[in-house]
Amino acid sequence: MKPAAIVAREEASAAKPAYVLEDQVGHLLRRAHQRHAAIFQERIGDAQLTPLQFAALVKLDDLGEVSQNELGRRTAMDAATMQGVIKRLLARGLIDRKPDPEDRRRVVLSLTADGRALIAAVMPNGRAITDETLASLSEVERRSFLSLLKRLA
Amino acid sequence: MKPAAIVAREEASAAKPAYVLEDQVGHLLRRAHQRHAAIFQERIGDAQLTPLQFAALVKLDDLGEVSQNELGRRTAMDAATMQGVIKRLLARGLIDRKPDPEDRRRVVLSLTADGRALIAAVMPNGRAITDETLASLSEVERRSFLSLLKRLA
DNA sequence: CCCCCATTGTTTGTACACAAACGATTTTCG
DNA sequence: CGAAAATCGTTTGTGTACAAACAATGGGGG
Repeated sequence: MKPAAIVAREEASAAKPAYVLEDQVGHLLRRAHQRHAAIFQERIGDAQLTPLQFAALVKLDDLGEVSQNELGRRTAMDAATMQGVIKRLLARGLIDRKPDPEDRRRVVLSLTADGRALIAAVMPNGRAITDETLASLSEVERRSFLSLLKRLA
Repeated sequence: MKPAAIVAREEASAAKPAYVLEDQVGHLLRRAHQRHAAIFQERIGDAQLTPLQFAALVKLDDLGEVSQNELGRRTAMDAATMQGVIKRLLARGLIDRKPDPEDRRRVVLSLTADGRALIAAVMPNGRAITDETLASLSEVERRSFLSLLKRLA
């Protein structure tokens, strides 16, 4: 005969049809994101540069000049988060800020020479980070995973 | 003839073989995680309960009694983060804390009756959140996605 | 033309996330 | 046994993340 504790546990799992934390999308997304952030920090090659700061620089490099809110939308950051990111990039002299002459609410952002140099230098590391994050998947699996992930995001 | 700005842009994209932010795993993981968090907040049914707090309660329900660090490992939170989560759950009277008689460094955590009641009440919502997060994928795609995601995390 | 409404950027407050350093224990191993 | 190493929980500091409220500006529609 089984000990009471075991019986109780089995009854419990029978009553609750098993909500296994480790199998939930949310938990897995969080852990995968954590792991990526760790790889990023280790490999980006600039100890101060965070994923969001990198994303902002990349987008700024693509777009040339944008307003702060527009850059936020393009990088999926809300206005309050953008505040902090921009403040730190300004403090490091990687971006420029000037008022928009056509809309006095707006501020126009652009890369400085330092910003352009930094983004050019670390871009290859960005690719390496993506590769290492996906290292456990085959080429076919990567494509499949990314396409599914894109549909979730 | 094309304007100089267009030519410059084309040369730029030729020189940099396209690092498209929107296609990077890190960015997609971050956005998917954001979306999940939004769905969680909207659907969990308790405005104060966060994903991490929910995870801690679920694990505590599974395990019965655990030390704080052990619970952190089981839910993928570091000790400093656990601090805050535990503090808030204690403040709401959802968990109990007592010293471990066998190891005076440790603190033993467990659910209170309120904690057990809350977790039982919101568990179905947890399932609904998982479903809604994956709503854009077919059954086969979900299984495939989760299995790949698990290998990344 | 002017009032209503939307947008832009800022601030405040709460909650993760983690590095680093800390005192108090417990374990390990020479 | 006793010193070194590991573990436990805490604190501090920096950086996302987002809600909510705000002042300033811009764009219509009546």
